[in-house]
This record gives sequence, C-alpha cells and structure tokens, in this order.
Amino acid sequence: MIKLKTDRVILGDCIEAMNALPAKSVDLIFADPPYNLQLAQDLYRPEGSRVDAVNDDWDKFDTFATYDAFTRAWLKAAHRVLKDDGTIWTIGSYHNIFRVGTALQDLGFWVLNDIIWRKANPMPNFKGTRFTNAHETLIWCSKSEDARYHFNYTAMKALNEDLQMRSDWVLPICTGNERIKIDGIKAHPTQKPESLLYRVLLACTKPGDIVLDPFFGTGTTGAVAKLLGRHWIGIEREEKYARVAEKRIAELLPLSGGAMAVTASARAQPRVAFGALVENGMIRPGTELVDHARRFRARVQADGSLNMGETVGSIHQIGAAAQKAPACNGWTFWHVEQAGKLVPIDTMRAAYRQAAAL
Amino acid sequence: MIKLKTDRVILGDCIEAMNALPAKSVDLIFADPPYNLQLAQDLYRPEGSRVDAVNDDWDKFDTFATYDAFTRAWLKAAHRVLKDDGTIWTIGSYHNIFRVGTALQDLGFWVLNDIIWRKANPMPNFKGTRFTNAHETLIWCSKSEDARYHFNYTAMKALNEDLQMRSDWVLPICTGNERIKIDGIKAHPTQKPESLLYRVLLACTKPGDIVLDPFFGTGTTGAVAKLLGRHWIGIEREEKYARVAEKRIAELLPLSGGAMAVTASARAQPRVAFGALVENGMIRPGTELVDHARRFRARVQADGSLNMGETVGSIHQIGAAAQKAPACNGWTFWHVEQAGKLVPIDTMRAAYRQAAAL
DNA sequence: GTCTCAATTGAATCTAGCA
DNA sequence: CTGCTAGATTCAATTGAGA
Repeated sequence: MIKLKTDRVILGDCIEAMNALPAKSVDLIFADPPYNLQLAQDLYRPEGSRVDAVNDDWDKFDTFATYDAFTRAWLKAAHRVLKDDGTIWTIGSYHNIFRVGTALQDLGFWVLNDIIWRKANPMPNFKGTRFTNAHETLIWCSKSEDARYHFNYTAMKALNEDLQMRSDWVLPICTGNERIKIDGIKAHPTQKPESLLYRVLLACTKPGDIVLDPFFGTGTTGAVAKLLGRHWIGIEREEKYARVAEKRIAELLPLSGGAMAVTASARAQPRVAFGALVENGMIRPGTELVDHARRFRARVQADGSLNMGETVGSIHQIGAAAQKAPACNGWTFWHVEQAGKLVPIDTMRAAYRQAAAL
Repeated sequence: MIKLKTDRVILGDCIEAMNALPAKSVDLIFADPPYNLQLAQDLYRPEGSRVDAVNDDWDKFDTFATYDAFTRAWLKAAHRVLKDDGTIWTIGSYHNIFRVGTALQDLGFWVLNDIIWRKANPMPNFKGTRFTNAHETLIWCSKSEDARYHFNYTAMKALNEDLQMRSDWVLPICTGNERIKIDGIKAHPTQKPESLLYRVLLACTKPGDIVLDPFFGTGTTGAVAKLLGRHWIGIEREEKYARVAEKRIAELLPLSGGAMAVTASARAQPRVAFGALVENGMIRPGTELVDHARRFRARVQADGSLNMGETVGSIHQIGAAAQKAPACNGWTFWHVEQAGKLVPIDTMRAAYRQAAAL
C-alpha cells in the first residue's frame, strides 16, 4: 500500500493532481470551485465608491457547456480519490450551484443535504433591483446511495444547544483579523470563514482522517483541519495563493480545547417584521391601528407599511411622526381594536412567534 | 386580440393546457412541480408511528432523464405563455431543484435570485442520520438576460421594516386552520403557506396582473391572487384537488381596493426639474448650495444649472464632479442653508410636488 | 484608556428612459 | 442599435481617528 503524503499543498491543476493520488484514499473532500459569476460591468455603491468584485481570470467561462465540462471533469476525479464511505461537500451560488448539483447526481453521488449558509452580514443589493443575495448553498453527498458515510450527529446537536442541527447555518462572512491581507489588500477575493469549515469537518470526519481540498486558495480547509487534528491535502493552481496558505497553516497551533465553539453556537435571532403578521393573515391590509388613548389612527397597507394622512412609513416611523418624537417603538404604541378592546400589536407578535415556534 | 379567460381552474395536463393559452399572455408564473421525492421504504418515527410522506403517483419518475425531460417540456411551455417582462418562480428541494435550475438556465431564463424558504417549524430528521431538512429553495427568473422585469423593491423593503428584503425568508409551514383537511385528512400533501405566495405576488405583480400556476394543487396561488386583486389561472391534473381549490377560492373575499396599496417606488414619482424650483421662486438664482459636510459649494444660475469654479452643469453633474465620482444624485447631495441649518434640496422638491399636487 | 463617529468593505450576474 | 442624461440606491461589522 502506498503511503499517502499529507499536510501539504500540491501546486497545479486539480484534475491532474487528483488523478495522481491513489484511488479511494481520502475521507472528505471540500470543494469551493469557481462560481462563474459573469459580471457585466463595474458596480458603484450609493456613496460613490467602487465595489471590489471577483473579476479574476480563473472565474471566467465562455458558456454553461464549458463550465459543465469542467465541473464533470473535476467531480469525476474527486469520485475516484474518495473512499467508498467518504463524503464530498461543494459550495456555490445560484450562478453555478444548479450545474454542480446536477453533475453530482449524474455521476452517482447521493445528495444527503443541501445546506444554506445564511450570511449574517452580506453585501446589500446597492441598486435596489433584486433581493439581497444573503446566502450561499453547500451540497453534501455520499459516494453512492447505499454508502455508510460518517456523520457526527451528536456533535452537531451539541453544537446547536442540544437541538438537531438544521440545514440552514447562520455564520458571519470572513472579515477582520481572520481575513488574510497583504499590504492591506485582501490576499484572496473569496476566502471562506473558518467557522464554516469547522462545522463541516466536525460533522463528517474523525481525528486523523484525511481531508482533500482541490480549490485550496488561501487554505482555510487546511487551517481548520490542522486545528482539529485532521490531515489535509490542498491543491492550488496559483502559486501566490499556495504560498499564503502554506505560511498560514505553518504558523497555526492545533487546538487544545473548544476555542472555536463560541462562533459556532450563534443562533438566529427570531426577529419578526410587522409585515410578517400581514403576510400571515393575522392582520389584514386595511386594518386601522390606534394608540392606547385613541388619539392617533393609521391604516395598514398591503406591504406592512402604515398610512396616516399623507405620510407612509413603518410602524415605528409613523408612531414617531404622530407624537412628533424622534423615535418610537411601534410594537407597543399601536393597537388593534378587537371586540371593543384595544390589543397591542406586540401581543400579536408574541402569538406569531408561538405559532411559528420561533 | 383574444380575451384571456382568467380566474378559473383548467383541468388537465399542464403542458397541453399551457400550449392552448395565447403566447406572452401572463405576468407571473408560480410553479410547484413534483419534487421527484421518493422514500425507498416507509419511514417510522422513533415512537413507532408511520410518517405520512409524499408517495403519490404524480411524484414518481424512473430516472433523472425522465424527470429532466418532463421539466424541460413544461418549462418550455411556460416560457411561451410568459410575457417578455414577466417572471417565473419555481420551488423545490435538493431532490429536484438542481435539475430545475439547470433546465431554467439552459432554456434562456435568467436567474435573478435563489430564495431560501427557511421553515420555522420543519419536520425533524427522525433517524439522526442527516441535518434537519429545514428549508426549500425557490428560483426567481426573468424571461431573458435583458428583460425589464417588474420588482416592487420598496414594497419588499416596507414588508421587512425598512430593511432590504434578503434572499432567506423565514416563514412558518402550512398548518392549523390554514391547512385544508377533508374528514380530518390533509387534502394535499404539499400545500404551501399563503404567506409564501403573498410575498411572491406582492414582489412581482401589480393589481390586475395575471398569475399562472401550472401545478395548482389546492390553489394557494389562486387564493392569494384573489385576495390581492390579481387575476389567476390554475392548471391541475387531478380533479379532486381542482374541486377543493375552486371551493376554497370561491369562499374567499378579496381585499378592498385601498387595502391593496403598497409603498410607491421613488422611480414612479413624477419628475421635477431643478429649474422648476428656480422658476417657481423656491430657490433664487445666485443661491449657494453646499454638500452635507460643507466641503463643496456651488452657485445656482438663472436657468437652474450650477456653477462651481470653472465648471457648469446640472445638479447631478456638478455633484459628481465635486466628488470625482462617476455619478451623483444632486437632489440628496446638495443643501441650502436656512437659519444656520442645512436643508437638502430634495426636501424642497417634495414641497413642490405637494404644492403642485403632482 | 474610553467613548463617539466617520470611513471602509464583503463571491454582485445591480437603472430607466429618451433622442 | 448606441449614446446621453436624470437620478435612484446600502447592511452589518470592523477599523481607526479624534475627542
């Protein structure tokens, strides 16, 4: 049996490099392939600064057919090096994830979950043309339908305050000290947060397992693998990224305790927008809201805004405007009349939370 | 021109039925196709009861190829009936959504967002073998890359308490009174919540628009369309579902006209030329305008142009030149000093609009 | 050292209408 | 079709300067 050399970066094309590795040799593959973003032009923020977008050559493909051929080729190579009971994770956005998911299924991989990384702090949609693109999608697959893959169910449950870990993960994007910079400029345009890899590796590997990342970049996968006592192999085409990754991982001390548990346990805050009660039918558009003394009246519009005379705004804004105050908590200020009695809309929010088990 | 018969259920195959409708005739398509969801065997809860899973004939496809052929066929028919500036929504899970997304892109639809419906109360994973499948995915597309699709950005923002609506939507699943039951048994296995359709229709349609649902089921799309004053067409293959939908929608009262109003977008407001304020005497020629930080100053000329040093131009051009920015909204950039306080000229535009009853 | 406020930034398919 | 111009448009987190 060939001894597999681990804990190193292989410089080169990921398909060739994977084909040079022994078959069925790695326990987990984490792959962050190019997203094929297809940006048409420069984008400016409302205040005038230019958005530093991903516009690198490695993310450019002529057509979907070209992208599909590339995707199938690297996935086929990944299938060969993966152990029969190993699993593969890929990450992407709507630009590419449907192509990747289709290719995975066509190659015989078995989808176990699609996981949503809900970004706590995404970039907004500056032009007001679409919904804020606030998530990325990961696909988790075993090698075949009947594979006996490894899943640390209880570890995931523990990580989630003893509730089953769900398919949507709220995690911040990679910023601050964690973001690697060279002379003040980000070293890689799409560095992933360690918290994301931490959860993936903890869910699907044991200490001593071998983790392969064919699109290594600045080596987040390797860094977290070392931290958690897993072996790693990174493949990276661009030397500048490979060097950054090697240095980063070499300087890292493996983890002794649960230093990272803090970031992982952050749970979604159950914020409820007033509009949710309108959508849900608990408050119908056209309903009149009044304050506790019945001095002010406003009408609910279909989008959850309030209308008072000529003024339109949120429950908080209209509440403030009514009292000529700088601010107002609309949830406690406004009431609905039910059977002659005034019920604060905050009561209805509580009922909504209860019904929705938030 | 053929008058399109709306507000009715068409009984039959959705591909044939769509092909019988006039081309480019509907404003929005919402499609909840079969998920190709098959449990290999019955699933039992830990305490022994059997899970009532989707196991109907309409959700059975032998292979991915069969499912893909079906998907491409109905999407092609949908493409034909959709107006050029209309949009299409589809919903699915990891079993089918990658196939649907790939087919959409291959047929020339242009993905605008993928939206995550994050279920507030999903069914747990009883076996503890995977992550709780706690979301479904919607894909929102325009008919082509350069289509001028309709999106009620401000209404969505209002619905979310004045923050941009994100691509992850937290909504409860359809339960309780809303879930239609016949003799205590749920009438349809995959009834969608009205709150989901409410948000989709409010985002992408205007009152009077025509909404088509080719997989109508028990008619949630029609019910919400009627509530919001939109016309609807439902296509359903199974008579039992069609009858339930017809009865459900007939019993429903739509909102009154005023209640359907949503916050108007700024782009829909009538235009006011800066020169009109000068003509009107609200701003005198010679007045000095400054930015909010008092860094830049410009002088108003008699024709409504601005003069800054050697440069003359519109409020927008001079604002952009001052900041060396590619563009600038002069209405919010420039201010007039009144009694020591800075008032944005946009405030004066609002007053002008009010006075002119524009 | 501590607080406040302004500036910066992140995988982005990012305008509309008229001549 | 191109070209031009008006003018609409951002959330959360971190950093760093200045009080």
